[in-house]
Amino acid sequence: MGRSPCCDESGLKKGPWTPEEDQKLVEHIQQHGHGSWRALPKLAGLNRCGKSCRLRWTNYLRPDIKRGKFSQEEEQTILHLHSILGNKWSAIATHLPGRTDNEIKNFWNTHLKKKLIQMGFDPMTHQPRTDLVSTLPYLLALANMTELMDHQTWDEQQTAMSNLQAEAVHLAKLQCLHYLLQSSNSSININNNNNSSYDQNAIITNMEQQEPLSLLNTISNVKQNTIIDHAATFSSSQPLHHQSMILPHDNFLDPQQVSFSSQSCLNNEQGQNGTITNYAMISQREEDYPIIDHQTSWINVPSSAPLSIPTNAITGDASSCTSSYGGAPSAAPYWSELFFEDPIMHDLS
DNA sequence: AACCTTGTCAACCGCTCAAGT
DNA sequence: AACTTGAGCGGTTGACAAGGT
Repeated sequence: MGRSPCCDESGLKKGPWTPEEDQKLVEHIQQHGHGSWRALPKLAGLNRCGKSCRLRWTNYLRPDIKRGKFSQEEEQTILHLHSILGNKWSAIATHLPGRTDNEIKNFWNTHLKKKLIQMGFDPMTHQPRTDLVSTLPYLLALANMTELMDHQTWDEQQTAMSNLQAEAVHLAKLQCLHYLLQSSNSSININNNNNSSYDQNAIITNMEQQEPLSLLNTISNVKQNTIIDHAATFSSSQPLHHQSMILPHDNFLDPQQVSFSSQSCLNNEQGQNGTITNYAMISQREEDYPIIDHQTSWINVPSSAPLSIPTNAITGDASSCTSSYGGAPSAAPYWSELFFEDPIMHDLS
């Protein structure tokens, strides 16, 4: 409230710290503790403001600071906590001994954020990026335009155009399915389901190599099972998003009664031992947080976790859908219109 | 070799909040 | 209650390094 910052005082040094300054600060704190940060610079013989001293100590000179690259576990912890807490760097830092909030913030901004974006996820909501997704069919069409132009006759061009249009529509529907499975209010209760009557890993591997339209066929191929696995990957270079969904056949066409769970994997270690190692998880209550099982590379979730699609997601009340940590309402489409009433979904039932 | 671009990270700035007066 | 002070937080900046052209 109107108080001028301590660093505005003239004559105080700014910028990078010299080794001599570091030494003075460390020696003073080791002997006397930091006490009042405001008073510290004078007592330590430093021409710095207290704020600058505090920052230097907490972010760099503190003896318990861990240096070096973030481990895979630390990275997963950050992803996990960020999906819950958002940009609460200091809160995240309390779960990572030896790491400072500044370091975590930098790591997020320079690595993890970009990683998520590359994978097609919104780094703030940890949800699939619908803006990017919605334009995919058009990008695809654009990419195929060259092919279209190769056709010689008018009829050939018309046929090619219809095919492209159909492909774009299929893609949009597929993405809609993907988006539903990623719904923030969904919860997870399926691990490696060894009881399923098909080879889950084989399907995942197969999906990684397939084009979107082939994925629809894959889904159709397993439609007789009560668990449908769906991988929405738009090319082999894209991340794998893998979900498991329970679809009671009798109720499938009645969206109000469909219960499901979803699991998404940010597979940024594709190819390593053929396993899925990373994840994104979605939950609204702390007691529902999944526990990462590093051995199986899947997520264990309390069996008490709720298993239902929120009504608002089905009825299209997008305004009442919230992000995973209470952020802005998510842009939930009108599922009943876009999804359940679509013939493509009837085909799957 | 020179220049440009991109990535990294320490440090700063502006703000909020809690405690003290 | 109003104001001041100190501490801490999150966003942003800028210096430097590394890599590419």
